[in-house]
Amino acid sequence: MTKHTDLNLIDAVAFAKAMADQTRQQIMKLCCCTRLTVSEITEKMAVSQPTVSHHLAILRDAGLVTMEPEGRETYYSLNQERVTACCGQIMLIFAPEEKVTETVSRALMP
Amino acid sequence: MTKHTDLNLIDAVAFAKAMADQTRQQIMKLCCCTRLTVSEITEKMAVSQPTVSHHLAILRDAGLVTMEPEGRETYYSLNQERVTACCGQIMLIFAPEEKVTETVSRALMP
DNA sequence: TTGACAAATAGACATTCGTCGATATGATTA
DNA sequence: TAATCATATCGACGAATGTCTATTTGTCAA
Repeated sequence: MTKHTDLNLIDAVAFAKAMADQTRQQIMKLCCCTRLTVSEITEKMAVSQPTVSHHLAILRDAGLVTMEPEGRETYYSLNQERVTACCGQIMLIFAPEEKVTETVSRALMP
Repeated sequence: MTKHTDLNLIDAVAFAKAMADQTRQQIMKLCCCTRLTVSEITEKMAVSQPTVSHHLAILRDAGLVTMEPEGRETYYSLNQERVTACCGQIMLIFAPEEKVTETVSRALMP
């Protein structure tokens, strides 16, 4: 059962939970600035294919990866914009007085 | 037994794990831009004092809060600089192509 | 020095989480 | 259509996690 969370709203706890695993961060690094199929990801990792699929589902629910089915394969890639948005949000919440946060705040302005 | 991790090095997984809990983020918000004793924090929360102490220890191990013992009380406050540093690090790792990340990178330069 | 207070630690318990092998589903190819 | 391949889902299992109550440790005050 897929969690139908609103991906436009950023939940700092949900973001942190999604990132709080070595395997998931490894997957995120692999599909950063590129797109990979589940098989390609699995090849480069030390866990089984079901485990990779499991983690991809968690990352997808958190909006951290995007999915593009093509025939019988599915390409995944890191949602870098989402990563920066979440990090920026956390800075705004937990470091409102920091100079860097001000900079980020301006850089994130639309 | 306290984990003796090098707090100067930033481990993105450790940071995310420390932040991956609603109660801990609530504590972080409480002692953001201020200092509070364990009792004061406990008063404002819905969990027991040992639970608060437990979470403070986790946050302390991650370098996310600082501790100042004074007599029989101990003041805790959020390490905002650390929060921004960790978020900046995550942006650099997982969103190297993002414009915001470039901005952050420059803002974090010493 | 004794009693009260603040915070940390210990131990127990239920829940969540990461992993696996087995299997189901869906798409391509022979 | 049948066989094969890619991915997702299921069910099980052990480990890690969050919470509590009870207790310990350390500090101050009467």
